[in-house]
Amino acid sequence: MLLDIAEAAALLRVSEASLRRWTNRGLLPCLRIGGRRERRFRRADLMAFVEGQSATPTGHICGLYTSDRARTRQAARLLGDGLDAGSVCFFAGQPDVHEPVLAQLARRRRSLRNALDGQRLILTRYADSAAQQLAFWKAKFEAATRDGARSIRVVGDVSGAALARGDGFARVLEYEAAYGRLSGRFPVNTQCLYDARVHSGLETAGVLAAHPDLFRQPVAHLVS
Amino acid sequence: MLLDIAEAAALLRVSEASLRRWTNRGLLPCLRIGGRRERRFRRADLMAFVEGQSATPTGHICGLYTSDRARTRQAARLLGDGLDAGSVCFFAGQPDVHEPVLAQLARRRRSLRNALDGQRLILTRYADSAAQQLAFWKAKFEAATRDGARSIRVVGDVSGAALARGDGFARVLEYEAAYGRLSGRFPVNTQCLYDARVHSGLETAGVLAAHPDLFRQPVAHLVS
DNA sequence: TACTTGAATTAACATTGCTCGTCAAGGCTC
DNA sequence: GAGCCTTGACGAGCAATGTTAATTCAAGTA
Repeated sequence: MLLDIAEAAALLRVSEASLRRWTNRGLLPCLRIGGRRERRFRRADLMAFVEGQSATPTGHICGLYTSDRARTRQAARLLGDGLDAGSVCFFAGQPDVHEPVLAQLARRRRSLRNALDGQRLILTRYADSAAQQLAFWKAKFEAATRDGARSIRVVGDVSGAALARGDGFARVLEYEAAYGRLSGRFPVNTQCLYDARVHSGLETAGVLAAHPDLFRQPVAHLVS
Repeated sequence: MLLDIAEAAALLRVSEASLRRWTNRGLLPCLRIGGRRERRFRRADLMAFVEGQSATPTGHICGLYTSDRARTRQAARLLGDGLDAGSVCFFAGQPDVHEPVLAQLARRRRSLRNALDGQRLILTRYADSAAQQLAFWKAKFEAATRDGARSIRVVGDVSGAALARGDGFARVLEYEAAYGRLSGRFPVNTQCLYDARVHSGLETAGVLAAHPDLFRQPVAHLVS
């Protein structure tokens, strides 16, 4: 049984305008019917939307941010979703980024202290070399799996890593490729965040090519 | 278990009159029963009807190239696929790019001459203003639709356009947004190609954000 | 047979939903 | 408190949809 837009708006207590905006941006699924393309909603989709579980990343994807605030928001949203889903969550980034992310998370969740104490949310910084970092992830993923974690979430602010600072951006891409192979062996959902302000178009293209899970189509058709 | 017209109308939240109109036009399958030819509906047909209407047969995506050869290859592949699919195909780009694309296409297809003569493959260059270019696409899409084209393919080398040359890259993004709205009204598959070598990371991020169809997830979660 | 019922057809007309703008008010964040 | 973004609200224009009514016809019933 489908709901029309008025019923959906009443159910969620929002305006029809908001529903239209959300569906247009792809945040909320909706069916279209008839020549006027009227919106019809499934109850399950609406409930999933309010629970915030509609947009869980899968696999190994990346995100681009254009402001520090956006970085904080993206990271906090992903980690919050992961905690809600019961995943073991990691955030890798410069120490000075930890604080705003934690603050943002704390605003929404009361059990942050528990998550930190219980090692369900782990903040870390990137190692100086790709090899070290990969060894770190491998150890953590194995440990988490051994401890019975059913899913793991990783959010990394790659642009803040020492590896991304120097002139050898190719190393970052090699790291990403290796990370993709590693994480594919565990139930890990990863989003690597990049600062669009500090990278060139070519570097950005390389980043995208290193995250095929992002796209609907084969990445080779999109970036070359 | 078949649904009568009242039940079907309740399921889809539409009036019985609409169901009658749609079935009369052959848009929605229905069974007729008895000497009075009463309508009976299958659940699967009804759901396929809404799903089918909401599935976007059209898309507006972008691609990034890092070399002139890559640009040629991407454009030729897309146009070749479009011709194979029987679409009316457009390539918009600087005149000096037309030739290598045509050459690459000719390598795979013998009927290129026919396609060009028959206006199934049309090469063009970008107009100097966004408004002009949008008017051009609108006219072409309407003409193609009127002439019975069932699908249209557009490939554009946006980085080569005059619009993208100046300092006002924001204009390009506005153009993309407007193009997305326009093309959504026609059965058009579009890929806008960008030169990763000439754009900054910020510009590239803007380009990606302007092409939500590219991604598996809501673009707002990926680029901000 | 005559009558009633319910659905289909056709038509005219009023309503509604969509898109695209714009704009002010209200929450969050800092 | 200042700034930013989202939300809610409104209007125009358009086309499909909803509504109502008259009519026809098959099927069930007295």
